[in-house]
Parts: sequence; structure tokens; C-alpha cells
Amino acid sequence: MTPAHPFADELVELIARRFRVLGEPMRIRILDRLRSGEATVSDLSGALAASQQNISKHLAVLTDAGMLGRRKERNHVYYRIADDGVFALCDQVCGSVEQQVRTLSNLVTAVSR
Amino acid sequence: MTPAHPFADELVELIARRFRVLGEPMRIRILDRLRSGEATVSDLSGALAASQQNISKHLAVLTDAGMLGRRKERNHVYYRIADDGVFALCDQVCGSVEQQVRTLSNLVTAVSR
DNA sequence: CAACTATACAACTGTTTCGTTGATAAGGAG
DNA sequence: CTCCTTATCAACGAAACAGTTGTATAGTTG
Repeated sequence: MTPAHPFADELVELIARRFRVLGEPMRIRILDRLRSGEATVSDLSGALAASQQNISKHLAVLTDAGMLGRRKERNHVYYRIADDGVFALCDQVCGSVEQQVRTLSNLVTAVSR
Repeated sequence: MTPAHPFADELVELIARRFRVLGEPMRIRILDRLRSGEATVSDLSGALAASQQNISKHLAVLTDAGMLGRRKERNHVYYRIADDGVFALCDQVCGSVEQQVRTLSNLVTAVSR
């Protein structure tokens, strides 16, 4: 039987997929690094202390999700942020995390007082 | 050896964790449903066509992440959104997804033309 | 052409997490 | 007290995903 709201279901799946792409620390670090400008695989591999293959894999995930763009030059590949909306997302999350930390910190203070 | 930036690492981990919580379709549906007001486990179970245990598990994940709050009344438990920032996140992602779909749609049009 | 560098691809392994099933706890109703 | 509803907890198997290792492709250099 066909579901009642197939389009909504697919949209929800797309949204979740997008969040899942951002759900890995290494990918967050890659995005953070690219914030200051484009970089090659080996640049990122060196800066983030990860293997070339590992970085390459994560870059593929981010690129498939439309968050990064690629530019080939000589035998390097330069990656850059293609969707600036990503930063708004990260800032938003940073805000929530900060608030969460503040709340916890207040709880600790209240208990130890 | 201690890492050079332990605090940054932990912050990155917190951010990624938060995104991961939102990376499941069912949790997105739950949040969407709670947007129109608080609901019990069985409300959500009925509305989203999922088992009581499944919903309960996802609610625990969302609550642990500080996104939901709980209120007990009689032998029901009412869940509600505790962090309105979640909506901003979803709206942001919806915007990116829409733009992505538009871009794809334009490509298809260009090719078939 | 041979050697080197930069990137991507593929297969394997371990971990995480999903959904289900069965059992448990706690609050009403008869 | 017994039954029913509501919600959570615990354990299992299946699927998804991360990181590693080995290999392939492509451009560069000598």
C-alpha cells in the first residue's frame, strides 16, 4: 500500500540525511577549517592529523551533500564551502550547546552551594 | 600525550552529537508533531504509526539532548519542545534542501531542453 | 620512460544504532 | 485484589557507518 504522504516522508528523509552528514566530528572540523578558505586534501590531512584516505572519504560525503565544491588545479584538488547556510547551522548549534553548558554549570553551582 | 586543543575537541564532539540526534527521520517527525503542542507517547505512537517502545526510545534520545521536556500527569507523560532553537535549525535545513531540489530541477530542465 | 606526488576507489573490520520483542514498573478501573 | 493501560528497560539481530589497508588513476618531474 502506498503511504499517505510520500512527499513529506522523502522530505523528512532528506532533512535527516543532511543532519547526519554534520553528525561527525571530523566533518565539523573540516568545515571549520574551510571557513578560512579553500584547501586541498593534503592540507586538511596535515592540519587535522588524519589519513589522506579518511579525509578524502569525508570530503566526498560533504560534496555529495552539496555542502562543498571542488576545483582541480595541476594535480591538486581544492575544496571550498559551497553552501554558506552550513555556518548558520553550526552557529545555531554552538548557541544551544553554550546554553546547555551554562545550565549544567548553574546546576553544579547550585548543588555545591 | 594530551591533545593540543582538548576543549575544542570536546566542543566539536558536542556539536556533532547534537546534529546526530537530528539525523533520524522519526525524530524529525516527532519534533514536527510536537511543534503544534505537547503530546504523550501513545499520541505520537498513533500519529506516526510506530511502536510505543520505538517512540519512547527516540523521546529519550531527544530528552537527553535537552531538546524535549517531560511532564507527568496521572499515568501519562506529556512531552514538549524545550529548545526552540531546534526549529530554526530545521527551517534552515529546509531552506537548503529546497534550494538543492531547485538546483537539481533546473539541471533536469536544462538537459531535457 | 621511470619515479614521485596527490587523490580517489574498494574491501575488510569494528562500532554504533536502529527497530523489534519480551519483560518490568506504576497508575487507574472494576 | 485483579485487570488494563501507559511507559520504560533490557536484550537480540540487522543495517549503516567510520577508519584502516591496499590499490588504482592522473598529473608532475627527472
